[in-house]
Amino acid sequence: MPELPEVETVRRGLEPAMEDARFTSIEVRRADLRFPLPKDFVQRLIGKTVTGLGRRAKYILADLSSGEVLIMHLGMSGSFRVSRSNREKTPGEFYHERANDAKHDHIVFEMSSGWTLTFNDPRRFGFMRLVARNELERGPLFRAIGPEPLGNTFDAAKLAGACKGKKSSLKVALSDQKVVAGLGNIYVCEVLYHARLSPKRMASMLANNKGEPTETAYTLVDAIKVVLNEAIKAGGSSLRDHRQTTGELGYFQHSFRVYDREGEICMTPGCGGKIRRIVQTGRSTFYCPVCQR
DNA sequence: CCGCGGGCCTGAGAGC
DNA sequence: TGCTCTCAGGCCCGCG
Repeated sequence: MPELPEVETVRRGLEPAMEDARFTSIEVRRADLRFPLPKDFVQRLIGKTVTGLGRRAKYILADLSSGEVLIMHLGMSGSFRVSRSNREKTPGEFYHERANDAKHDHIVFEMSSGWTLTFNDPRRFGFMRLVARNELERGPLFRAIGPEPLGNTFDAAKLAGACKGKKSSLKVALSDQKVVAGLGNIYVCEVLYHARLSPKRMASMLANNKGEPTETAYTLVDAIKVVLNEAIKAGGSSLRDHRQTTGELGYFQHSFRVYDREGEICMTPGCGGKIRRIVQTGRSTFYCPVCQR
């Protein structure tokens, strides 16, 4: 599912097609995404140049020459297809594996770079929005969002500060975008496995009674950075392979160590535990009850 | 303010 | 084979 590493991979895939390019044509086939597109969506984009393509949490941000930012969110099932414009396409050309998918092509951008970007999202949990650059940070989407886990400002003290006094578990706290941005259900499980921490531990144990980070907080921050960086690295290679075959830029299946492995033997050498699935605030958690304590 | 649970949406997979 | 049911999860919102 598109969590931070997948979103970052998509951003990198879009960059050569979008950066320094103008929107030459825009087709909106469905405007009723998670949130409806603004009525003047096309008008505000057409002819504008993308001056830079960034990411914050799970949002892809295209800076525009107009001073606005195009915010793109993939939701649960969103992806982009990148293809050459000005070329006759056989209907269904890119869909040799999932013949019916064209019906979920909701937005088509043609860029002056010669690339066409097609936003596909079967479940329509994704959305796009336009916001003035200088209002982005204060806006409803980013106002309350926590630090970027791979940025310099995210460290054990930050994490401890955000978790001190929390009544929830580590699993639930790490899933909270206000605590740290970009982790979702899958990577929270993977991070806790890497840190050898039980998802049921209380988040408040990341801070001592003076609010300072505990040893566990350092371990956890390290695990977050390692797991995310590895996933992004894996995405980079998978991105190239994927582009060659279908042109589709979405999320892809990493090989996860605990996620969706209920009943399998733990991959930690010599552990021998059996991966368990529990439900925390309505979401599946996968962990090894032997080596995650 | 905080934590929790429901809802949005569709496709995949299980079970009968 | 085909129907129905459940589940998946990012994020918002309303409830207690």
